[in-house]
Amino acid sequence: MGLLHAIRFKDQAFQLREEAILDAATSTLASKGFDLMTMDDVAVAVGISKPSLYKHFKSKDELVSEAMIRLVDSALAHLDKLPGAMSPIDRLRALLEWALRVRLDGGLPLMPSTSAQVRDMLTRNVRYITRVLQLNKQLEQVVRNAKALGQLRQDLPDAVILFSYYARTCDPTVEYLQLYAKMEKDAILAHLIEVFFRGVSNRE
Amino acid sequence: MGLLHAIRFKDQAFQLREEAILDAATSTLASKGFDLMTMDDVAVAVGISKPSLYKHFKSKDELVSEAMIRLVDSALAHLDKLPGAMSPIDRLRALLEWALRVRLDGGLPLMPSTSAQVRDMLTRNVRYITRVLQLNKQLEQVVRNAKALGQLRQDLPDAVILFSYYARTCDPTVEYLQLYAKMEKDAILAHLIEVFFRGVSNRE
DNA sequence: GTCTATAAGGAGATAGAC
DNA sequence: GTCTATCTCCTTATAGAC
Repeated sequence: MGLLHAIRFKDQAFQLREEAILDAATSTLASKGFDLMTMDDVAVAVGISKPSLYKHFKSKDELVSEAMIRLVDSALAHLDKLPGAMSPIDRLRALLEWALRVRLDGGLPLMPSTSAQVRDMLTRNVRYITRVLQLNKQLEQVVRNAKALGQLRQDLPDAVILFSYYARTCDPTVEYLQLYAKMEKDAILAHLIEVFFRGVSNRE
Repeated sequence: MGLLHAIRFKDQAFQLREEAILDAATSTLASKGFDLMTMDDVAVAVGISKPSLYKHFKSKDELVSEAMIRLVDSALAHLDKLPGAMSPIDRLRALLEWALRVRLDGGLPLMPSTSAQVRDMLTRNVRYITRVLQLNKQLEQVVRNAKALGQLRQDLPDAVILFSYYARTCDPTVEYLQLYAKMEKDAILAHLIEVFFRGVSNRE
């Protein structure tokens, strides 16, 4: 039992460190972006040396991909936790609010807005793509359900609604209002969500 | 007269080359983004050597800043050319359509979405900031006018309308719909504009 | 597994010939 | 003013000692 326990403890410590690395990468990415984030930044933030970093993640690309995968997994988990009775449009609302809150608290945007570099990297990552497709499939269904219930405009193609929705998760309006209008987080959130859904909802 | 003519011709050729450089930088920036665009890329695209590039622009930052300044100048010029009789909300619509068309044709987004690096660089450029403030001042007035006429929602803060508007000029929905939904340019444009203004307009 | 030290390569910027 | 060739720095990634 002693040996097994020791192994487990070691694995656990390793796992914890890995989480710490991902946390550091996430917040550095959020503030500096992919290109300005260096592996040194991350190593220093975690308090380990760079070679140790590479024992966990074999490249910068892999580290960043894993951070994004973890984020999409959170989104899937959050979507899954929503009450089954919740209406389609409220599901969309709840997930968008979650994604925006993550960002406002210094996290990453669920969708990597417009960096060809990062987008290409992620597109080649099977584990990432699998999860994104899974999320997309679920949200496509939610949009269809919302349309069927008359909660979303019938005249808009599903793709327009869905991709506009994704774009809202990385909408720079958040930063603009924080930086230049000094608006409160909750107010920003409320306005963004309200304006978006007003644009795609049926008039009551 | 021969000498003067020669000087003028030289200046003109120099000027033309400068435009060519800015064009090349613009399209390279649009496709690869700031970090992946190298000075070599631009030099090769123009058909000159890198040192010649540096005769025109003393750094990569300056080159990119000038490209953005030229873009904002175009926006100001376009806004200025709109008929005086045009209603405020139609002015907003027209300028947004112009900005999105520029992007769809391989140009740059009027606002540099969310690159801390590029944003900081531009924030330190007085000539850029001057023009952006000028554009912002005019658009603030247009928004106020639209509100006064009841064309925009009175209950939304001006800042929310204005910054959401700016964000639409670099909205990644454009790329998503092009890449993943294979939608026509004009359709993308029409949907984006319609959904946005429905979100911020008074209900008729 | 963790560190110090370093290799390897890319990209911004320039020296110096023409 | 333009080019060839080069400098310099930074960053990813690793070798090798402990």
